[in-house]
Amino acid sequence: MKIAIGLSGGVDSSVAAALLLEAGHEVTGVTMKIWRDGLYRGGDRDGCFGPGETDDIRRAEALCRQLGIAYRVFDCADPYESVVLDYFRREYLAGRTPNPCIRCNAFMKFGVLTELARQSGLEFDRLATGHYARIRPAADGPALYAGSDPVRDQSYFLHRLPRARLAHLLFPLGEYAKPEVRRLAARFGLAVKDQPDSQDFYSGDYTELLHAADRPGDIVDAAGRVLGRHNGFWHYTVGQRKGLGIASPQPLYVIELNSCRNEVVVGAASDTLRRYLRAGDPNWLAPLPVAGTMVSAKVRSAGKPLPARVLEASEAGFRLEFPDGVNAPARGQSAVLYDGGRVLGGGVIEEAWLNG
RNA sequence: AACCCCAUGGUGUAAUGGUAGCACAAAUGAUUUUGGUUCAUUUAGUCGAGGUUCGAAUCCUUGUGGGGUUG
Repeated sequence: MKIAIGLSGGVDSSVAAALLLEAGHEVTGVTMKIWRDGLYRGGDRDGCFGPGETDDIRRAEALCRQLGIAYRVFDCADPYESVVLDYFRREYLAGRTPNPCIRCNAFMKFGVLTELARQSGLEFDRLATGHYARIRPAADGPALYAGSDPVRDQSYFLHRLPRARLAHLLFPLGEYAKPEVRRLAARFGLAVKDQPDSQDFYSGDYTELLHAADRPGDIVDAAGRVLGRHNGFWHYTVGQRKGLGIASPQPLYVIELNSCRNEVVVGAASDTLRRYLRAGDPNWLAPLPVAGTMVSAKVRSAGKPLPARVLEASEAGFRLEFPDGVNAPARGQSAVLYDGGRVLGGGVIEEAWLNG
């Protein structure tokens, strides 16, 4: 089979490419170029969006040379600016917390990149990536499943892919655990076998991307008492503990961003607890769950899925009840629903509250 | 003006003559393909000056800075 594999220059996508080749496929490496020098400062860390991209591409190129496969780089900087960065700015400045990776996966890696590759004349039957997730057949068609290693599972980031795309994807690492992938990298003799794991969204301070002048305001408690000052609510996110600079008997957490009043509202850890949430702009990868169904839900990529009851689900959104509660769901983040290991779909959190 | 109370890391507090401890904050690291969370480590203090004592955050004198009562 002809396969295009998205390469990041990291261990995971490299091993995925080697596995596909070993399985006898005809493989071509592809990479999105999204960084533009001069427009942003970047930083020292490793990140998807940052000046380190040049090195990432060099490593991916070297990998393809070693494997003896073709390699293509596609300039996606313009669409990335409008699809990811504009969204990122808009959300933060509206007092919400965006998830750029979800957006990037849905519209860039599995959207723009695929189209540009096809337009360039590259022929392939499947697009593959090094994500820890699985595509498996279900009664209603191909379905997205969590990776078999619950620690590394990345299905949360993939829930927004168009359902029709699932049939054309491959995730070669879906059955592996990270240590196994590292061993495979060594076995394949890949130069990237000792590359560090983590890869942030942005290599610098994310607030640099917002182009927002500081706007000082109050940090208040639920009763409205002023406890401290901030330089712009977009420097914070619901559930955040560090960086408030306020000494108190108990650690304080952000419980709300009030963009209208330019206030950051803080409280005790217990004040972040919510029992209900409403999500909009859903993407469904399975038949709509029936009201009353118990599912597992994740409101952030890390952390275990929580039991949740679907109160209502439609093409417009859904509402959930968490019998055991959920800590600090943030507006703008995604709630993703699972039935066992299967991703049913997800949506963007609009609102969360404690008492029905 | 007189009298009383108080003064301990950046903040809030323990330690009634015997190793200055805790919480929060901050910094660093680990974890993590968002933001965050969590975990570990570190930084940092007895208001100044004298005195008593083997030994003072603690007792005495005084200065300084807060708070209160009286007129």
